[in-house]
Amino acid sequence: MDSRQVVTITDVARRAGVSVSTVSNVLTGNRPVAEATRVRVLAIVEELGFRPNRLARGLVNRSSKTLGVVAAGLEYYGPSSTLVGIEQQASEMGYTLILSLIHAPETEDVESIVANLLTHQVDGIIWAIPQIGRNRLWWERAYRHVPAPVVFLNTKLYPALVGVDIDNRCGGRKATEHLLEMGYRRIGLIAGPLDWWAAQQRRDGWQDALRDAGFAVDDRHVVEGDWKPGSGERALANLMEQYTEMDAVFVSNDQMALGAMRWARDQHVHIPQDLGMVGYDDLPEAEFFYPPLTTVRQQVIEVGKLAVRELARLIIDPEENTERLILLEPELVVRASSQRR
Amino acid sequence: MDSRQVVTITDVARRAGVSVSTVSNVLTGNRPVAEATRVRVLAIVEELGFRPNRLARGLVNRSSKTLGVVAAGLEYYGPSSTLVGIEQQASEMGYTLILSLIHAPETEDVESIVANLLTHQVDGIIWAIPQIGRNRLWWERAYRHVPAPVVFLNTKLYPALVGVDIDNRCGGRKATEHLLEMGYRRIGLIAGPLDWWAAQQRRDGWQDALRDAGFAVDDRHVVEGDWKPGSGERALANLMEQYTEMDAVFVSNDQMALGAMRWARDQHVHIPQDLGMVGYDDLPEAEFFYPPLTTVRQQVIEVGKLAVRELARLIIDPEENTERLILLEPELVVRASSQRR
DNA sequence: TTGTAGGCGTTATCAA
DNA sequence: TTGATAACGCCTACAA
Repeated sequence: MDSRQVVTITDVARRAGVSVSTVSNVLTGNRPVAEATRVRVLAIVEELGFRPNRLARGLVNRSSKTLGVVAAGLEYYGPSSTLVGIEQQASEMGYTLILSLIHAPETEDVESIVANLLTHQVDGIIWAIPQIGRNRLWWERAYRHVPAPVVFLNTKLYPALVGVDIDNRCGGRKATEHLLEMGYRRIGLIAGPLDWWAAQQRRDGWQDALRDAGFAVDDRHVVEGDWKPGSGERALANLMEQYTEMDAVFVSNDQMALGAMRWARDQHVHIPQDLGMVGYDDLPEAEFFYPPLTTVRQQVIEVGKLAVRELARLIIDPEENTERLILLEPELVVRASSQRR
Repeated sequence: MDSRQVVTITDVARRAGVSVSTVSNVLTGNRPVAEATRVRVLAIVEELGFRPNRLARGLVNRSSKTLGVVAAGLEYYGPSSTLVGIEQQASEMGYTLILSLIHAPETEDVESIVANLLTHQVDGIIWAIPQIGRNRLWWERAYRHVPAPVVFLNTKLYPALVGVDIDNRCGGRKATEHLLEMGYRRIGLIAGPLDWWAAQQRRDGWQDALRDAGFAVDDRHVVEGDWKPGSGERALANLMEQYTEMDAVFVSNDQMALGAMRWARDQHVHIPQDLGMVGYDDLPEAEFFYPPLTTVRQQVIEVGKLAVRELARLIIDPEENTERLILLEPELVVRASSQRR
């Protein structure tokens, strides 16, 4: 490591025998420069290994070319894939990412995280925190005072917010309709934690499909899990007990479905003969479950990319910042776990 | 969104009836300030919602309080968990993270990524890219010219580099020794892609254990996969064919193990009776595989935290920057897939 | 204990 | 087409 990053635009200018503004113009392309000097300056830049200091740039431009991303649950496939999408699109558009993680998405202090991001003069913020209980409360009141555009992921439509999400209700409906089509009639639900917006939506989709088909829904047809495999196992046990006629189950994510599958195997309940099953997420592993799991695939990467594109629009034109929720439609992936014959 | 973040340190000073340096001293604590004025200034800071601009700060301090993280494979459990560890430790130490992702870790252009990070005046860099083939080449020659300390993850010991890793060789050895203890004698290997350093090490550990136990190792006992479940399936098929006496297999990650399990089930090869199996990673799902998978657990979060602590040391005292590799020891998690009786 | 002034590296404005 | 110079917001000598 060389002791300092000495070389500044002044050094380049001196060495090239031009003024700093000329060097600046060569680099930014903001004003025309004679081809000869341009080439000469670039050569010196190369020779000296000059890298413009973004802090200084950001200071005068009032724009850091930086996006703040606040995320949670990166241990899970979906959220981390979305982050990948965000990064890809951002770097493609010339933005650098500043990452903050939240470890208790239902409670954690939002204000200080946003404040820190603003401190770094981010040009915009992507709020990739699932909506749980009242954790949008802070935003509902402070939103207008945040001096940077924000795009929300996994959110319901709020006044004045811009959001991008995958249509969980549609996904829940597709899963359930598929089970109906396959001849199952008494379809239970293993839900995610119902204070999660996404879990509510998947349940509502399940409900919609059943009602539309003329079936009654009942509280006894639902058990709540915590997204993790162990809870799926317990949930299926409970569900079978309180809904004895059940012949199929929609499980609100693949991890819980895996747990449910284990319980079924241990109890000699055969999937799909005795019990049809559909999951949600399409983990890379789902295809290799036993039996291979029918599930709902979400475009997790795409949602990240889309969020960045939306945010970039808001940055360029703040007038665009008007209430809207962009929904992507998930896709059913049919495998053995839902096909009786 | 208010149009601009108008309020600067000057505004605060004027409002409080003091000079800017006094405000600065209150905020940084770098020089004593009379309690009365301190309180008054803080009140104004609060009232005006003043947030010091980090770009300006970084410019004069020549330190952005920012760490660059370059990562890959975030879709996978291990890398994304490590990122979680990095973020936790960094935010605890007052650093903000700048994230860059690499999508083709064996080829992608390293130079421009590092350059961009330096442009943002990061105080240090965590290089969380697995070592594949010759992808450390750039660093081997340019390392000394990077004007910021770097800590490498998943790397072998190189002259002058500081690295943090989990001891894959030890993990491979533990997995294999366990199978030997459980009475298996002819232990095959489904390896990761052998241009990956980690895959080589796991193989070497497998080899060490077998040799120490007095067993011969042979090329026919190894098949290479690509870390994904599908390749595990194919690999086991091939392995059973070319190593017919095999009674157990060490699979270099859990995803491939899952694929292998499916193949075994389809072929009526019973695990663990006909074939013992040990995986690697301890995915949250592994406990729910059929049968539950014995595997090697890595402290993926801890490795991230450790890397940040090391980096912080290097930032504070560049003299510390001397060749060293810190290895964490992985841990065997015993489940049904390796217990014959 | 507090204030003044210079400078961090860059871009933008205004002249030339 | 180029050059001087004043910001950008903050910190830190140096003075008071």
